[in-house]
Amino acid sequence: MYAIGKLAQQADVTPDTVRYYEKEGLLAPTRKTEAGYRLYDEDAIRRLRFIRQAQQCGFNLHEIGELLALKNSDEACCKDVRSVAIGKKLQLEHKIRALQLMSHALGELITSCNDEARPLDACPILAALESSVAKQAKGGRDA
Amino acid sequence: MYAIGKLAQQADVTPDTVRYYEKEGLLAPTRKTEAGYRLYDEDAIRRLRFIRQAQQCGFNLHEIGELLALKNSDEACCKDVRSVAIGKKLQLEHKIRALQLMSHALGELITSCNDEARPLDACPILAALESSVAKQAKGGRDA
DNA sequence: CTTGACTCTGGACCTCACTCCAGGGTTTAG
DNA sequence: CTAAACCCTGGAGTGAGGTCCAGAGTCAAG
Repeated sequence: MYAIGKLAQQADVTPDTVRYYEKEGLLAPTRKTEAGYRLYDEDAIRRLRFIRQAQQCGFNLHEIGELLALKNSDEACCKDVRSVAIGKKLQLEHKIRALQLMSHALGELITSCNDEARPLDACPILAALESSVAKQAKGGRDA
Repeated sequence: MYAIGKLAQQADVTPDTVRYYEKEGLLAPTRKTEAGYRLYDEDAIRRLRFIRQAQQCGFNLHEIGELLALKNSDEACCKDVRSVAIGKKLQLEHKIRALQLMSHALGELITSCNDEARPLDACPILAALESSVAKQAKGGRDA
């Protein structure tokens, strides 16, 4: 059994973070000592690693909670996990496209501004941002 | 001259948002009535539009403030605006790559999980998230 | 003159995922 | 026995970009 500090070390997080996950209902200690110290087993380490890896894949803590619930459910099957993953992938792709539009719009503005010595009041970037040229990049800042 | 509600309408934001921009030093009213009502001219509309368009291009409010300061500076020239835009484009591209890595990692997990009827304890997605397979997607969640 | 739509200020609240702190108690090494 | 290193709880703070609210004042139409 590991105390919170050792557990945290295994997954490269701080004890504060582990306690935060507990508060969010994601990771309860296996048991507690009489003095109230949290103790964790190997399963808890795996669970904590799961949380971190899922974060790396773009899931937020709420979604990770759902994944974890699925994991502990009797009715759920692999298909359910798969469709959650697919949904998240679609979300990521949507966000990527939005960012690509932004990047592209910016690229066009940069290209249009080729004369370095031009005074500011003739700067095409500034002008474009004032009018509606950059509208192609709509759809940004979404979930 | 427009009252705050009319101005906000022109740029599809709420009056609260306009007041927030003012608090952040991005957009001051042209003048105020005796009763303290904010009044805005056409220039303010352009400025507000500028703020929204720049947001669409991925700039945050602080960066927009810098852009606006550049705009009102005598020493700055077009080149300065251009290099801010280039820096932001690089940031966007970095973020896009990170998201693409996540999406790709998720894609691999989804592909590996082809048997829909498989029970949960044999689910390769869940298994992968517990071990370190998804490590390729590191570098996510950055600025 | 009244009603309703608008505006003002100041401040609280929201999300997300932590991070830090004070003021204690516990455990372990020497 | 003592000091260092660990742990506990509860609560506040962070950043970004707003949103919402109360309580009050203002303005235009009918």
